[in-house]
Amino acid sequence: MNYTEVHKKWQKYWNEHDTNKFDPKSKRPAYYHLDMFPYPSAANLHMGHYFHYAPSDTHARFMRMTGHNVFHPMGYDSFGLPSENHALKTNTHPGPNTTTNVERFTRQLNELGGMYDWNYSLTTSEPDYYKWTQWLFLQLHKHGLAYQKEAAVNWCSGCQTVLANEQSQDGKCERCNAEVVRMNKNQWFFRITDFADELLTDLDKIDWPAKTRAMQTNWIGKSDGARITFDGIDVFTTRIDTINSVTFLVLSPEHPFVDKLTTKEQSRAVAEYKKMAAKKSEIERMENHEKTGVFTGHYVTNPYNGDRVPLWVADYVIYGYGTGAVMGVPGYDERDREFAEKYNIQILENEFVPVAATIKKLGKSARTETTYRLRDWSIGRQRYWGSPIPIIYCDKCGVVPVPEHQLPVMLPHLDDFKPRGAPPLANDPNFVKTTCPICKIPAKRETETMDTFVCSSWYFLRYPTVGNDKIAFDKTTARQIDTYVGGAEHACGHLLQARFITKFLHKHGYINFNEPAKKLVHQGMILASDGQKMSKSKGNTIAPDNYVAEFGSDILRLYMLFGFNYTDGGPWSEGTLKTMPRFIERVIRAVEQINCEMETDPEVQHIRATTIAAVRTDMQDFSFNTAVARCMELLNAISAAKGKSRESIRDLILCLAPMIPHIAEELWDMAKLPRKTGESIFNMAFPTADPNHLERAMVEYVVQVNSKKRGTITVSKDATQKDVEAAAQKLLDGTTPKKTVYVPGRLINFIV
RNA sequence: GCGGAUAUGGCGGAAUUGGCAGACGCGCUAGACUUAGGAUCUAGUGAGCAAUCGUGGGGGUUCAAGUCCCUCUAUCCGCACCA
Repeated sequence: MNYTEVHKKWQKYWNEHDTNKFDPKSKRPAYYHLDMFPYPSAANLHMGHYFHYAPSDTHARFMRMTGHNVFHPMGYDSFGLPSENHALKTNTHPGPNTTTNVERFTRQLNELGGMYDWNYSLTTSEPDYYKWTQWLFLQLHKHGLAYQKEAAVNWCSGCQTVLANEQSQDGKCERCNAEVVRMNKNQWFFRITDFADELLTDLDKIDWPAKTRAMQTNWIGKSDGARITFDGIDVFTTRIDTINSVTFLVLSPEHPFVDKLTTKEQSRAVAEYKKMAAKKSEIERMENHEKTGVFTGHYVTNPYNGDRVPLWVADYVIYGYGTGAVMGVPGYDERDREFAEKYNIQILENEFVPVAATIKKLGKSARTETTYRLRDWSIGRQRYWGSPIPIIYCDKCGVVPVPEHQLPVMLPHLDDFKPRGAPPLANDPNFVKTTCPICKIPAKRETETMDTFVCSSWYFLRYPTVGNDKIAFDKTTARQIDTYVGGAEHACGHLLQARFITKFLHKHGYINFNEPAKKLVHQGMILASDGQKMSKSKGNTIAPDNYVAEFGSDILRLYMLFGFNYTDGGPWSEGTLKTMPRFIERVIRAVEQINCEMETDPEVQHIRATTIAAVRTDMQDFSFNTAVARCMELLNAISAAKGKSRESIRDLILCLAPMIPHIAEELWDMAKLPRKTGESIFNMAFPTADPNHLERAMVEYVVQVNSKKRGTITVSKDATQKDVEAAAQKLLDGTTPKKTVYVPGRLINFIV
């Protein structure tokens, strides 16, 4: 078989006959199968893309063949830093780059054999998409969930810009190596914390991997405890039962009370300490665990026992968590002990006090409280390549949202989009200058753009409505994703944000469901043959391109399905890959040897039935490797039998179809199986197992004596326990068993 | 430190709900066909001469444990001064 010709032929055929077209009016049960969309990079699809998309497409095709109206769209997550940085590096522009990259990706995804209806595709950097991202921002703003506040950020002193955490390493900017400092900046946030509790509790209602749910649980970080007031300073603690052993109180350097201190000498020391702490980057604080602090000169009263305890400032207390103040219990808490030892603070042996009684005794100065580790989502970026934030600043009216009918706020073409501290859009007077929508006086546009993860937080809602310029999505066609496939690295980013946006939209009646995806699957990672991660710097990458050019994509797809557990991934094996054409050739040989129509061989009938049943469940469970193995078993059974029936070959081809879509179409014709004009095997039904052949006529039982195998017996499948016992007794040398364990259809165990 | 996972032949990996461990494939061994081929076909392939022993180590429950319980070890991933 000329694989590459076969691939071209059937891609053309599917194209000509609209095989991949989605019919929204179909009567079949709808099934939304979605892959996380790629960022269209300047390079070709890599092995990770292939391992993600090819097996996932197999699942989608299988669902289609089992009677579902599968909606399996594909799009591009094209805004964001990677595109922008690549353009900066190569002295090009992200706009035209995106266009060429999208074209190339689309071509390659078609070569891969993806069953995508491109009429439903979207590209997030196109105005017809980001118009609605801006609309989403306005809805959040309308409901008070998009807001501005002063907050600490990582600021690169060299590039004069805010950095994402991953861009600052060891307190240095990854690009210019300059120092990264913490500074306060007015920033846009989405109030994801409003949904903290729902995001946590609803994890139990979705079929997502345990690992992902655990990660989100940790990320949300719910703590039940109490808020206690020490002379007006609130602390949060989960261990109110240690309150009798408090020997000091600690404020984080950013705590407002720090600025209210009046004792002259002490406040100078405190101010200096605060300055020093502020300079330290977040990363430095996390990595350098040595605790530093300064005494404020103040004492506060323990509301439980009236003790006067010293008030300290220390940077091991995080302002953003709890109240930014903690009670120091060195007799119980290791960190407090370390701090107390360093600064010679009194350490009291801890004695626990009863929780309920303590809270009651404290009265007004204490109340139970729940706090979360989750923080609001910072979405403003001082960068060019993103969706402009649809906000106007008017001297008279203040912060004014852009009216919906004025959307999109177009991202202008800038030749110079280098980040220099101020957002690049601020350099474009034509963009900045506008009029206030309310009072019509001259006003200025917001020049920050949105985090690219805002684009991806809602894109799955857009697909069914692509092309509609009147609405973002429609309550009646917006669908919850049935199965969502993508990388585990998005567990606490994209996947949490998508859940947040879904919950927000549901709460306010925009959509009818409150979770984005019923079921989530993470593909594993393909490693180099030495078990290392593939990376350009190690020079151990393997590109799909050569294999696709040599064999077409089906062979590569089949190898990916067969050679790995999909959710685990594993090391590349050239040997196993090369084996795949051999399997196909064996199928072709069987096809060529067809010599009868109906299957009469009982063994083949049995294997055929069990194969179909097993492949059905395996495909549903993403257990592709065993599904392929089952097909191999069926082929082995067919090959071993004298008669090669068209009937059995037909079922084999249909079972294989989702795994080798192009080759299967060709095999279908080779086997001279019937096809209406323009029909595809993907319009046909997946075979069903014949219930009459799921069991063999004769069943083998293992006979055990004292749980050790003594032999096997073959009896009719209808044999009763008595029959089996009678047949098995022969292996017992006449002794009478004390006890008999009988497992129908499997074994009989005599205890003597 | 906290959380999640993983550990099975020479290799990738299978084992419904506790019921013949090693499916399927690679590799390997022998043979067949071949005027040498990394092709195809047939047979074999966990270890051991055997009885037996074997799913990271050690305990336990059970007629029966890769699977359930306890415990330890190693590796991977995520979070981490979260009060």
